[in-house]
Amino acid sequence: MSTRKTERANALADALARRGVLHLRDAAALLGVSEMTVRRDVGTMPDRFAYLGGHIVSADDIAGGYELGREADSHANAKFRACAHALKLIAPDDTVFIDCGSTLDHLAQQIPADLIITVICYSLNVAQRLAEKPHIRMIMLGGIYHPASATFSSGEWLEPLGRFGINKAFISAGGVDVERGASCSHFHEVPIKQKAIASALESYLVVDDSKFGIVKPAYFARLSDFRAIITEAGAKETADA
Amino acid sequence: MSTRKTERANALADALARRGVLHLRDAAALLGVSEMTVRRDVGTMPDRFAYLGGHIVSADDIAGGYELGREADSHANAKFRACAHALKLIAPDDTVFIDCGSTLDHLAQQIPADLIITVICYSLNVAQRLAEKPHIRMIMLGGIYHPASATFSSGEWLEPLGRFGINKAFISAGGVDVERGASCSHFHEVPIKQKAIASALESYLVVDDSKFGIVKPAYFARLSDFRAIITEAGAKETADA
DNA sequence: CCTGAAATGTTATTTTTGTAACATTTTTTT
DNA sequence: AAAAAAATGTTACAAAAATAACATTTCAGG
Repeated sequence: MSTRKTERANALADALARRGVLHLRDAAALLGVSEMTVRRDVGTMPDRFAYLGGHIVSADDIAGGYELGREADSHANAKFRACAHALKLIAPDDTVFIDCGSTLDHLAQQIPADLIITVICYSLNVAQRLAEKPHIRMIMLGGIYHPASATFSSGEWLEPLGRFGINKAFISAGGVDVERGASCSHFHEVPIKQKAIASALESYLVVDDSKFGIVKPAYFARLSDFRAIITEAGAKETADA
Repeated sequence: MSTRKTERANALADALARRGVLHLRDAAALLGVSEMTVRRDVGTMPDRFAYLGGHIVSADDIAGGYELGREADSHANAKFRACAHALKLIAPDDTVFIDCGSTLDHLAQQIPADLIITVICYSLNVAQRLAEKPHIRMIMLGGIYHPASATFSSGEWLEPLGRFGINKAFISAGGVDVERGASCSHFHEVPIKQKAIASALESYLVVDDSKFGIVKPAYFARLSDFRAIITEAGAKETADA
């Protein structure tokens, strides 16, 4: 086997690791050889590359058979329904705060593309969902990225957050306990959640039923701080006030 | 959305989880519909399935953000290669600023997952790419979302941006002209680009050759403000200084 | 039941991709 | 350096796939 071919194979594998797929003609341009040569290369290394109708993908991408990583969100359905209830509270022209977490991902996702509102968020996932809806005005609080929760945090935004005219704040929690209130796993989220709750006209806690009775390390609010707690069963007003 | 379509999508995803790839005609046989319908299904769910010349694969198999519209980015390859050159300038532990635009998307994408650097950005696309690389420290400038360029802007971050210890700034432009300098289409990006250039130790303009001779409405820098201009052909130092 | 809209299927046409044969270049061997 | 071998490029043709236009079916209100 020639050294040239090996070099090309490595360059190809490299590019595939970054881009996922490569069209035959792009691969040829990238490697500086003809399409025919790329085709021949790929054809002789079926264990490294797979060739699908003019496109090259890494062979183990399409290995099939074993499906390890994808652990489905166990309570996805409950979360989805909880958010469907939350969605009913949002009216045109509202300014809403959407907290982070997989639960509120569903809320961002469910917002109709033609509902014109302003949304304030600080989670990358929520932002991605909102970015797909061109009519939504989005304000994102930036800062340092926290991979564990896909959120940003910074001192810069705390003060401005208090000045936005937030109508409704939708907050999630990792744990909800009647005595110990609402809590989450990441301390950096606490000031943001608290500021949002404090400055919003109405705050709602959106969680699925599995969160009740759980206490996480970072406490951030009493249950009575919320107008209602929204679960898959609907909105329950908080007892006291 | 019809329930049939959803059922088919799930069945397809199922089959793909087992087999990795499915040829169009096999998928059609499996689902009991015509090839045309499968094509239409897959085409309308680009986030679940990828369609490569007659073959269907699960979209997250080929993650890495491949743009499916083949003509979506005519200069993708030039941009890709320009960014490959830019990447060589980044050293471990650098603090780099990455501008917005489809060109620098490729840069964010190509950063090796094990290269430990700090990145400052303000584009949603760049942030998404960086979020996939857990070792990268990311700081995102938030603010109001601008759908046209998938960027955020706000006065809050301008001053802090000047205080970050930016080593290298990678800037893109919609137009590059020897006399009229570097320009872009969106005015809100101008203060951010300028601040980044001003506070970075070294700034680089990363563009593909097709941008030369073009002048866009929003001027933001002289060519001599950059240490070099990086294109698919490599880095050219700016003539004057 | 109708009726219209949406979904699906069919067909013909254009475009893209695959293949094979052969020409050319590069490398290796002597 | 010449000859042989390998690798690569080119071309023309065959096959497959993409697309668009139109026909048909299905399904939800009225």
